[in-house]
Amino acid sequence: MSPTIREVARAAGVSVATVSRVLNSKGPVREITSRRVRAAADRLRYVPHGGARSLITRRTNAIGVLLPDLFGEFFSEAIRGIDRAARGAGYQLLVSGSHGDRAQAQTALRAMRGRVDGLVVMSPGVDGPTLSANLPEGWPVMLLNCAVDGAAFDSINIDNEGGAAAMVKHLVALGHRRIAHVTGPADNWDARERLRGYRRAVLAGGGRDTLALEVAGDFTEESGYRAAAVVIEMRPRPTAVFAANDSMAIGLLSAFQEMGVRVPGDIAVGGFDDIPIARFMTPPLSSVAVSIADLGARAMTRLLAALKDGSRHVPSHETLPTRLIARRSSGSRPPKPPTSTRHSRSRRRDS
Amino acid sequence: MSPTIREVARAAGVSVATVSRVLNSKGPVREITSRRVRAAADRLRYVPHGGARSLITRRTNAIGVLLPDLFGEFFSEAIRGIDRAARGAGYQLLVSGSHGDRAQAQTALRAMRGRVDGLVVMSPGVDGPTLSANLPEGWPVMLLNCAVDGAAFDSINIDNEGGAAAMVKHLVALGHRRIAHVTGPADNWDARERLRGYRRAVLAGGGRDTLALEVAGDFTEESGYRAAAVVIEMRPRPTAVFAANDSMAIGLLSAFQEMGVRVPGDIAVGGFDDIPIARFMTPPLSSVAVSIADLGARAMTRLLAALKDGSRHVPSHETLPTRLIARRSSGSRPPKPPTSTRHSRSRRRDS
DNA sequence: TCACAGAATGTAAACGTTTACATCGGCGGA
DNA sequence: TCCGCCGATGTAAACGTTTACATTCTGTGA
Repeated sequence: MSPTIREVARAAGVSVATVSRVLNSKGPVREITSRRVRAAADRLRYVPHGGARSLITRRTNAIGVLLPDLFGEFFSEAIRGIDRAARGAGYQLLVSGSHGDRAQAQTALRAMRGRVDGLVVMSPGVDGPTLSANLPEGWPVMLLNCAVDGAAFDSINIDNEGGAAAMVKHLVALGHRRIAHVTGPADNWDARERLRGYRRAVLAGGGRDTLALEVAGDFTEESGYRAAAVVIEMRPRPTAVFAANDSMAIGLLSAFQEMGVRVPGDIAVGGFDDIPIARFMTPPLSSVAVSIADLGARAMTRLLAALKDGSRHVPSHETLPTRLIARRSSGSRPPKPPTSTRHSRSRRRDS
Repeated sequence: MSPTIREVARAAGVSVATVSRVLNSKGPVREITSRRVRAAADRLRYVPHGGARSLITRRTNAIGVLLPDLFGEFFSEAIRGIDRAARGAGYQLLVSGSHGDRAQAQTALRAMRGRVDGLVVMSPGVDGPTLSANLPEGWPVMLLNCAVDGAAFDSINIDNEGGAAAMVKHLVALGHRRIAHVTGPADNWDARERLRGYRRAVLAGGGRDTLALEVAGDFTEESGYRAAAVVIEMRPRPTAVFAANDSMAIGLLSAFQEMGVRVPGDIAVGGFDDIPIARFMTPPLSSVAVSIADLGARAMTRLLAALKDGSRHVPSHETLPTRLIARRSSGSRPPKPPTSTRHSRSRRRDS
């Protein structure tokens, strides 16, 4: 067993209180005593017991992170950002991933009590009621890219709608008038927001019947591949397609290539997410970039601030801007450095 | 504040011991009492305090994970694998990333005491002595892809040498005799192992002067790009290049394309890691695949086993096999499904 | 020399659990 | 009726810290 503070005290010939004082540099203690204690602690390789300490101090210096079972990039980038901010403030991360159903999320949630000071939740499956039912009340929580259903919790979201609108506007600016859209799953919040952005921008650009130009997809490469056949049969044929994510855009690209349809010559293509592969496609894929790491870092920063405020904290909602990355697939010839439009940060008002 | 077990006891009109017994289904308790207690706990939304509990049970049901500051894929895949295995056994993960120097790793290490039952360490910067100096002795630790310097700790590594050798053999089998190598950083363990594999396989394939065919790189795309110029000037000119990782191989590809050197027509190219982008390159890049997620899962599984064995556990070392993924860049026309060679699992004997 | 202030240190309670042990009550067998 | 057993429950100690409070020093000014 590892040595306890008591053994250090005995070895140094002082009381446990003094050892505690020395190790936390709190309260007055003579230089000579301090040295004796430190020496003893080093000799015994003493390391304080975090659990015991947090039991009485009521602080754990840890933040719980609830994540869905996501694919590569998103998952890792989010954690990286969160970790960066947490580490800077001396906090550790208790991570819990892959929550398929509500029950799993619930047990994970409960296991966090007494181990963390706050929570970052990024689980589309978890709704407000579930959350507040399983959370010790008054816990600081930051919702990440979830469909929030009220003002009860702090939240931070990606500006999906604005990003989608920006991509459509970009296509309109290049002269496109008939712009098709491959949607994401209907029950996915991001997908719905992107659809809204698409519709808004198309209508603003002079379009009328967006419905006839929408093809249902499900965020997979295959669904993008299949959507290509539908799009190409539309009459009059669209001159551009905006896919709700890059995977589907990649599916489009390979389908078009097989069909002998040239991109962007015959039809322009745009995606969303700017996954790393995007710039390596042929032609390089235009997309909308989201800095997931920044999203995570920002969430953690705000959570830590909320932690400081304590009970006087009032929850707020924030949306993170996106960047339009114009590459060859949309038909523009990007100057170097690549065109990048920055949207102004905006606050969301409703749900 | 959240309710404690004491308040539940009072609400149910029983003692704390009984509440504990009910909630842990331990010891005899009457059905009627049990129901009363459960009702009270639900009503008060009682959630046990993990820290307090682990203080006395001496189990935290959490595993600490020490990671270096790695790029996307590796980081996330490793965590995903680790998390998968941990979750299955009901364990949580205390993650701590980005440890540049030894001091950072040390503080992270110390903060884990009393919070975790074991450790998975994947920090090339952390060596054996540092580790054992900061670890409560007798702690279960699993070293992941580190240069282990003894038999003191459990470890699990990627078969870098075997994978590199397999790639070279593959090129030899395609008829190549002059195979150049772009190395990784000299102080990187993976890079050194891959170099060893390259040398061994080249010599085994009838080659003699490997030294003249080695170009120094540093795992970055740029260094691969620069290496292309060196390789192309070698006389007689190599017919194949094996880069120690995919990033450098991608650098090679773009340089060759700019030079008008055809791949694989004029020169074959192979990489290592099989990053997701590899199959999207033109031509698709042949590589050596490592299942990082499996690496992580395997590590966690073994750690949990070690945890069970307790003091009667004897550390062992293991290397994880790699898979050769032959794509067009090496000149083979992969049949479908793509050629994949599985190496037999081997145990390492030394260091 | 003495009182006293203030610095240095010690004592013990508290944090929220689990669990060994003590207690209590009811029941069956003698 | 009494004894002993066993199931159900309560009591209190323990886990390893921090910290309010009590106590003991040390030095200073009168």
